[in-house]
Amino acid sequence: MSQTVARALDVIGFVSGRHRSLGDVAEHLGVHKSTALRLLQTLEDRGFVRRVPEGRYAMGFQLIALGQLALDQVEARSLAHPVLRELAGRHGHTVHLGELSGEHIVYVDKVDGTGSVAMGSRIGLPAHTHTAAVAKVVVAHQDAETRDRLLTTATFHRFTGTTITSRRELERQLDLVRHRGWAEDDGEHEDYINCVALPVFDARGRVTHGISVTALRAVAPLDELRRHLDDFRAAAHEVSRALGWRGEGHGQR
Amino acid sequence: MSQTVARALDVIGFVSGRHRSLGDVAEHLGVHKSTALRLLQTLEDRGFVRRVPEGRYAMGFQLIALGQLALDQVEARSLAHPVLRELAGRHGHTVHLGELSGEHIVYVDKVDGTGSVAMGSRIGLPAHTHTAAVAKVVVAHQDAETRDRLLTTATFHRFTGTTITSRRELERQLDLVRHRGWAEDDGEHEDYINCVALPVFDARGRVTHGISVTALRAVAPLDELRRHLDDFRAAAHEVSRALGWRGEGHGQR
DNA sequence: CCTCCCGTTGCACATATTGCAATGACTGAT
DNA sequence: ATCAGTCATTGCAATATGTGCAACGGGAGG
Repeated sequence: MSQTVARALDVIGFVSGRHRSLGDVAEHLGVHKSTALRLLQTLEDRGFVRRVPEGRYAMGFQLIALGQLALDQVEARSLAHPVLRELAGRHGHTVHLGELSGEHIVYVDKVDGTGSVAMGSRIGLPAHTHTAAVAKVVVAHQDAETRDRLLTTATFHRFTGTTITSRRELERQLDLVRHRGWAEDDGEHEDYINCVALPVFDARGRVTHGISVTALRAVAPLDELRRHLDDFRAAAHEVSRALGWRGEGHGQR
Repeated sequence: MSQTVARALDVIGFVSGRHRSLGDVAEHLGVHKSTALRLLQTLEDRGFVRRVPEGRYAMGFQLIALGQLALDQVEARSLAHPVLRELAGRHGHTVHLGELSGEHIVYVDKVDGTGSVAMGSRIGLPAHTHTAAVAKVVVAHQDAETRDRLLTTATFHRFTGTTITSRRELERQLDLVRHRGWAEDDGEHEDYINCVALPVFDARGRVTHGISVTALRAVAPLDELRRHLDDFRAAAHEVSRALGWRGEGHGQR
């Protein structure tokens, strides 16, 4: 691991909050101002930070360009997007695509619903392993070793009265998800939002992605979402086929 | 400048092309594989690169999240966006917002036209100083020192028969732009695309942004775009007012 | 089964990073 | 207009970190 590189990347994150002075950055990193300045000079030279007129540091435009290239590199996203758009259009709810990467399930696509309230989830960020339906459906369909690794990132932080706060309970839930074939978020992160998620299979029958349908409880409570599970599952299968899946019974555990 | 940080950032750019092996990265950087591995480990740890199943390295999801935060930090973009959307809707053409940053004018917003052909410009990337109308309009409205600095990044690469390929000619064009108040791209980058751009003023009457309207020549030749200059100028003034401009005659050169 | 290549790690050493002192510029107060 | 304080910046010596090398394990292909 490279300490100097880690510091520089830390700076990028630090200026993402709001514009920062050289002194702010030095203080944040715990280094001398001359050290912080050299890191900033390199980041600025490569476009990862920029200087705004009053001299403080902001996020650089190269991040915008790289962010879009990173999105383009997510193959599943472009294959799935038409299906997500259609599903969101048909039901009026927000639809997400999550992808298993490392120890997290990351939102890689999101199509907003037709309502005026936008969901707070962000593409590029990981979903909460213990609350997000899209994360639970992917974790539930992993082998024991992978499931174990993914659960180590779960914080079990309580957000609402229905948040799962123990590993034992989460594992019981995951077994249930595995058997019935879909996951739910019953107001576990925000108590006015619920959600169902379906697994997406790849060419080898593995689950590396999930699709979720999210709605305000006031607009569509969980029972209402459950009523459309067949349609959601069909959409998830359509995405699965786009990823090379050949249907149930082929190489599926 | 930090050599180690520069290398790490170089790696990010390198994997943005396509997925790369450890050996590829080491060769690209000209370092030992163990050195490349440590850089990659740090980048992976912070989410700037990720490992795909066959072991190669791809862009990390953190770049997606940071790219969106970087967009959010561009204040002018959110202020201007409604005006750009309306202008694109009214005319059916692609509209860009460019911002002066360092030695470049960078695309910070883009609203696609109604046609089925999408323009290749990318948010976060700099516009070509010698061909892009949005760049020329901003450069034309700078003081001599700033203009000189901006022109040092011009490559004068010939793209088409109408590309400006000398600094002397570009400066003549910029003087013309300064006097008549708008810039044009007469098929200078792609011979089937043309474009006009108007200056956007800030609270002190300076031009740090530009708005451009771009169309396929077959759909709307330059004469057609010129016919709507009053409307385009009104939109640019609307964005200017959103940025604090108080109209002609106030602190304007 | 063997060979080759890839990814990885521990360690000694070379070098790049670091902090310090000094400097210049800018801002605010008098 | 001047002075004091703060911020950003640079040159340089010291040192902490990054680097390459050797060795190793695993996997793939012949």
